[in-house]
Amino acid sequence: MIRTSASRAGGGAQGPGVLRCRRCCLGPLCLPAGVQPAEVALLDGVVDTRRELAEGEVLVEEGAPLRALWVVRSGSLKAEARWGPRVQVVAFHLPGELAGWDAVAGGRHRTTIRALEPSTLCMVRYQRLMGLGDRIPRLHRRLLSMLSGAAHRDWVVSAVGPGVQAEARVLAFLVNLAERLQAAGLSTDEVRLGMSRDDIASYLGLAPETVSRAMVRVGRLDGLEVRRRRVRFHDLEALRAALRAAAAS
Amino acid sequence: MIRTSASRAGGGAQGPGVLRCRRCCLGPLCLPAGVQPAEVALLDGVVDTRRELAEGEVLVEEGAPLRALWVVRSGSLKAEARWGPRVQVVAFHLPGELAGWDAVAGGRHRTTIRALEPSTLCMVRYQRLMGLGDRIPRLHRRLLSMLSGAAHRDWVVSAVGPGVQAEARVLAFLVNLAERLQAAGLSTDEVRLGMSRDDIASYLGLAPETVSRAMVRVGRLDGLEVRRRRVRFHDLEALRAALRAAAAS
DNA sequence: GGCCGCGATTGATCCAGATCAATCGCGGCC
DNA sequence: GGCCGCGATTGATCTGGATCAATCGCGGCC
Repeated sequence: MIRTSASRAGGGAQGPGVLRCRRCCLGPLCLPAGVQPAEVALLDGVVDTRRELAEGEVLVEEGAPLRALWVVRSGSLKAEARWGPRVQVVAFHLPGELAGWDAVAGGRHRTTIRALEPSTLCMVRYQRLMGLGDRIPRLHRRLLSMLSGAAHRDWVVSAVGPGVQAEARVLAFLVNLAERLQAAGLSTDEVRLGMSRDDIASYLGLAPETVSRAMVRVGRLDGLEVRRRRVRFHDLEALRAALRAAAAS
Repeated sequence: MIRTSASRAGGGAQGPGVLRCRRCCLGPLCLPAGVQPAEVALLDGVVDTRRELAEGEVLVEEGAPLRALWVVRSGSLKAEARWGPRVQVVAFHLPGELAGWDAVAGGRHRTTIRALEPSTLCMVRYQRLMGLGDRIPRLHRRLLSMLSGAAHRDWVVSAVGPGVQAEARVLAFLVNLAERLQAAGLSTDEVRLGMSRDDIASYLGLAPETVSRAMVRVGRLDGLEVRRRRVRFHDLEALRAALRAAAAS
């Protein structure tokens, strides 16, 4: 994504290792939300690493034991599942979102998570988070809420089943993306997609060529411009209306 | 489903309102798992209703505020989402599974949940559960795990994207179903599907006729018999192998 | 600035699955 | 037991999107 919150989060001269949850602008979206300020300081003992990923770098491999969860601070990730030899993108993770939640039940990651572009993450040590949560129940509650939200997001568009026209699915994907970026406080005026057409195609269960054609067509809608990986959302409400209309057909 | 745990759970003369978590055979799959026996008794103050649903009865409507979560004790449910006027089945809930988790973030249910057949549920009052969880951290942990598991289950097959042959998708659905029934301690020798072909079609994003044809074809595989809503799993491992082979193509 | 390579777009053809249209047959009811 | 109705199956046709196949064009590199 072109604009990320990384620059806002750090506050100038701080190096990446120095940032504290207390000062992080993502706080209201993240674990600190609803937690007492005094307790937020304790989170820094849990969120002990600010991890940076290069484009294409793997964060965690399917099957790896659960050691941490992550929150995206800038950039974007994709989660891939293997079905025998076939690999499918099953989720994208955007700034402010929780990644790795599928390992909480079972203790093993069930997807391989990979950076789509240079990205920064907060790594939340799972055992320590649980320990702290036992002392600060609101933290457990907050994690429950984040997990529910993350799961629902990851789930909702991939479930916009087929049966719906390819064009409607691509539009749903874009609208969902814009809503999530806005939820993270990012501008949607000019978005640079971190994911390739292949990634989107895999995620939506379409051929890349079909995604490409659909992108061209939805780009002709009022309120949206698409040129390759650059997307401008001019009128999100109009797009939602177009989506409802498309779903009706 | 033909066999449910209801008969095992109650233990004879008990009426449905009398059953306690302590004696429930679903305990190891449910909230009590990992919670101290003495504390499990407290759960009875939270799980205060044993709800029965008739076939087709709505448990909760999309948009309703979060007041409770549910665990299926017998029978089965479907969760539907609306996309404009289109309604799509986005999840099935089987015995031992958590329903309603998508409301935890946001405080409103995002799907309409409906019984596929006469079903019994445990209703877990959310506020009380949170209150109890604050005192018994293991309960929060357990709920986190259940939520992660439920979300992953609900997500995983609907994400077995298209692009995969219809037959493979139907097979994936059936294998997933069998695995989930086994996880609940139920026999898969003779299963009666609670869901219609239309439900399955909606869930998988296929036409009902396509599901029907695919069912006939997968029913010819060794290790599986399908006749209308009756399914016999003779050799689940063989089916998994067939599924891997199908995914490869 | 010009060259290069990869991802995106565009075009032509083909086919899996949608759609339309009858039956079929199980389960419930009289 | 026989009748009835709905969901499942089966069949015929049609089409949206997959597939195969070139180009295009942006960004990076020399």
